[in-house]
Amino acid sequence: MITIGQLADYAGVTTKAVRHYHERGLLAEPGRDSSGYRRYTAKDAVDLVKIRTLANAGVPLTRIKDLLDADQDTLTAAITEIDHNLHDRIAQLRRTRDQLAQLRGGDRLFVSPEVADYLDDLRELGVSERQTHLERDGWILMQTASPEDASVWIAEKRELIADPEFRALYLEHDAAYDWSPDDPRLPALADRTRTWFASHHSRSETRPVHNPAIARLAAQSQPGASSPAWDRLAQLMKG
Amino acid sequence: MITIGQLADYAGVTTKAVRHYHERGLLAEPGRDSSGYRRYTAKDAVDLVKIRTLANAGVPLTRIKDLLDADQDTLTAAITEIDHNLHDRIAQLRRTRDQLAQLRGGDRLFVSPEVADYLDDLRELGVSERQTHLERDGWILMQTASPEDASVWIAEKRELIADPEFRALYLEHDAAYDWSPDDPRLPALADRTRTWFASHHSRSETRPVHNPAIARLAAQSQPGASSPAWDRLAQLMKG
DNA sequence: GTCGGACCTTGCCCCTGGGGCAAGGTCAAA
DNA sequence: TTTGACCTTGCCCCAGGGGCAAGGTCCGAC
Repeated sequence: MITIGQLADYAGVTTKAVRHYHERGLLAEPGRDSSGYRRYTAKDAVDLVKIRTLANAGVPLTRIKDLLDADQDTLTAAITEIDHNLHDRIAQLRRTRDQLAQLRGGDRLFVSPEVADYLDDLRELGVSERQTHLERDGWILMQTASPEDASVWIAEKRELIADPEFRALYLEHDAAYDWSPDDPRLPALADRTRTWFASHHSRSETRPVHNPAIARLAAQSQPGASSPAWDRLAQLMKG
Repeated sequence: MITIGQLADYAGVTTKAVRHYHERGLLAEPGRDSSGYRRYTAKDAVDLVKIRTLANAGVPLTRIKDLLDADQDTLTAAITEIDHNLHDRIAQLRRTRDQLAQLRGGDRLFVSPEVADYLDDLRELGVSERQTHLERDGWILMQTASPEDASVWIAEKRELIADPEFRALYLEHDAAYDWSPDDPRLPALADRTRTWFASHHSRSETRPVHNPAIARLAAQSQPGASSPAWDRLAQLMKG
């Protein structure tokens, strides 16, 4: 006959937890001694260890209660199932560890693998961090608003960026961000851009034309997403 | 500019959770559109994914809040630590899986390995399930009440059970449980038992004599722990 | 132009699995 | 006898949301 504190120590829990299990009907209330103290037997110790083992496996107390007075077959089946999702939870935690590692750097956590690859390509081309960041945010919004479209668009964009002519235009647009709005190179750049789009437009399929400026537009609402030169460029291309 | 539902889907959470993060100050309240709906940007999406990644790793929301506006070094250090105890938790879950497997059978969950081995020995000797169970419960109580004594006693008991003479006595005591209290074998058994203890008592060391009936005594308060024949036997041995 | 269904808003109460603390009563050893 | 470590009940608190109510809004179909 042991006390609640001894029982609790045996199972590695607090006395509070033991009383909690009494309240929830998981552990039978034991007899009391002459001063009202609870007095436990070995059976209680066995039951408590079972409770803790199941609880450690993440089984809710209400279910533990049911399992404790279920027949052997039910219990065995339940344990098999509990073990299965314990296995799954371990796998999940491992995945979380990987994601945690990616939190240190890289965008792979925030966009699809295809977009992440595309962003890596941009960095390799020497595209500015500002621009890459702008693109990333654009793709996040696109993927969120319409994942299927985004997946089509990213495929097109990756083809596009493989074209040396487009690549040159893209890099010059990137550089233009810091130019003066009066810079004489702007009208010429606008012109070349329009020409390029005109000559590649016909290749587009029946679905809505994918303007590569969409990424920029999507990110437009963010602070610092444009510059005087870019505003001017947009005007020139419209006119 | 996306809505709360789109943002929530992107991160795989509910809108309720997103609002919860606003209330807790984890995620900045975004601007509202003309009808009062929250409108989110890519930055919010990035922040939300960070929040979820940390939350999945078991980091409390209050700490996540601190980490989100900590400097890079602090964050990196924190991530390292979080990864560490994620590793520990995975190990813990694996241990839980092992214990879960033992819940299907065996007493190793409830007593020390030494006692478990001793119980296995008893079963191998042909000791009844009733008696083994009684012993187990006795050891649980002993280990709970005084783990150091229990560890000394179990060592002694394992030596004792190695003695063929003691083994025979033990098995006969076990069998006697079901005898009639008038059974003529009882006085003889009591006699042999006393003789054996007398001749082995001198071998005992200075610490209190370890009477092998202690296990039975400890379990005495349990229902069905004795029988008419055993009661008679106890009387005979006292007299 | 209006209808239905899917969205959004705030607010409040509910759940699990206990922890903390109060205000006592009890036990054992020095 | 006193002291410290137990035990008792009772009540409130926490995270991390879920559920539901009672509305307002948006968008596409008819």
